[in-house]
Amino acid sequence: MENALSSREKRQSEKRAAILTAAKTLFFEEGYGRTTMDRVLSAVGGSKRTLYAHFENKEVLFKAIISQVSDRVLYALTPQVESKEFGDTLADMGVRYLQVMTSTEGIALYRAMVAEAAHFPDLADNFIQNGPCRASKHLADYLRVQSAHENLHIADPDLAAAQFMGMVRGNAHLLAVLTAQIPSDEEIRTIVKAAVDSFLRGCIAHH
Amino acid sequence: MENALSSREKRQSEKRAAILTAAKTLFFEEGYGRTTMDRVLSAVGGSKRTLYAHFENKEVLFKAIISQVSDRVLYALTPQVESKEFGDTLADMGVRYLQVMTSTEGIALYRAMVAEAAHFPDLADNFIQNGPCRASKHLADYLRVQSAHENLHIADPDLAAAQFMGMVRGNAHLLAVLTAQIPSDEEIRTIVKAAVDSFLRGCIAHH
DNA sequence: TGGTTAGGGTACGATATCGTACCGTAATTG
DNA sequence: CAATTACGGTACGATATCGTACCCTAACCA
Repeated sequence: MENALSSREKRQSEKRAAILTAAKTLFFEEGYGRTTMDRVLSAVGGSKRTLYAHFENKEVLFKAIISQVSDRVLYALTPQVESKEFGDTLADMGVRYLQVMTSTEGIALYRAMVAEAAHFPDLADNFIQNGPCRASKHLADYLRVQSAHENLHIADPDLAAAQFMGMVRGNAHLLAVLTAQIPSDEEIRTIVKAAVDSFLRGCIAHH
Repeated sequence: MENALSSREKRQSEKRAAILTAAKTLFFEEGYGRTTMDRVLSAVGGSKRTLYAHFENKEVLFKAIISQVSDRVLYALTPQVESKEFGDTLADMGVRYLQVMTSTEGIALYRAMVAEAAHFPDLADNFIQNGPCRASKHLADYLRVQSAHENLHIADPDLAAAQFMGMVRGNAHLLAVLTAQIPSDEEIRTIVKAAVDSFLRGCIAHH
């Protein structure tokens, strides 16, 4: 029963969660610099004593938010390795990837990382390692396996994976990041389908 | 002789330029929020009166810097339309594009845009329109022309252009933006060459 | 039931930053 | 040469922000 939360502990964790969600909105909408602890406070309600009891200072609060969102969002990048056809698997990975990268939280996270990478290098490293690079490596591993089984010639799986992910991002990610125009699921499927087609033609050139 | 600068005007424009270059370094290294006018001042030397005589306030100074750098950097994206072979032209455009996008100033500009897009939407619009989107459109136009002349079947030149640019950016741009690891010219050429190869195979599938 | 704990409300100190004001100097121009 | 102009130095006002301190209430636990 060690997981049973006492009433106190429950209260505490709820407060902590409330602070995190309120602060997350502010940090993502206004950025680190323009978000003030006083505004966080008025958003979540309560006293400064409580806020600083949960989070030592502004940086700690920011890091906690980024870590939380990063873990949750990047977890969604983990590909489902079902035994499908090559092209379908590619498409699934592409759709999943682009959906995450252009989701509201994905964009907010990316923006925060780009903006604050220089001042929070550990967060940026974690993001890129567990985010785009991990997805790319998963794909590369899959390509390595497939290029042994199937009649594919993929000279450099890592580079091929980066190419595919790049095609999938295309201009959609740029646009989403810079103008907040997030693509619909329809658009995502169209983009990914085209990327898969091009990729397959590029790979199976010499069968 | 209307372009002849008087001594006064020359002095003035030199001071303005000095402020811009000094402030540019700070804004790009520290970001908008963490850059203070006092630090700009101590970097460029001189008095506040002079600083504010040239730039009404911090936002105006920031916009002036971004506009200046944006114009200069994005101008380098203009493709040289020499009459080369299809693949060579693609490679030239790709190398030029990736070099600009991963140059020190290109990265700094991109970071600033992503970080401040929400608060300076006009700057972000200008950046994306005259930057990545313009390069993509140039390529699309070129593809349209070529697909009429050569034996190419490019169903959607705009999408194909976005795919090519995406492949060229690949992971290199992500890495450069998030960890300041800028690729060497060698790496750039390798990446672009691979992208061109894949692109050609993807396009000339059904000759 | 009495003690402990989480939290609320608010005032406050220290600092920092934006932008202005004031005064003096050097250079340029008519 | 006198007047205008750009500039340098610095003090200052207004505001804002981080984080702390103090006092009080309500919930919870033994």
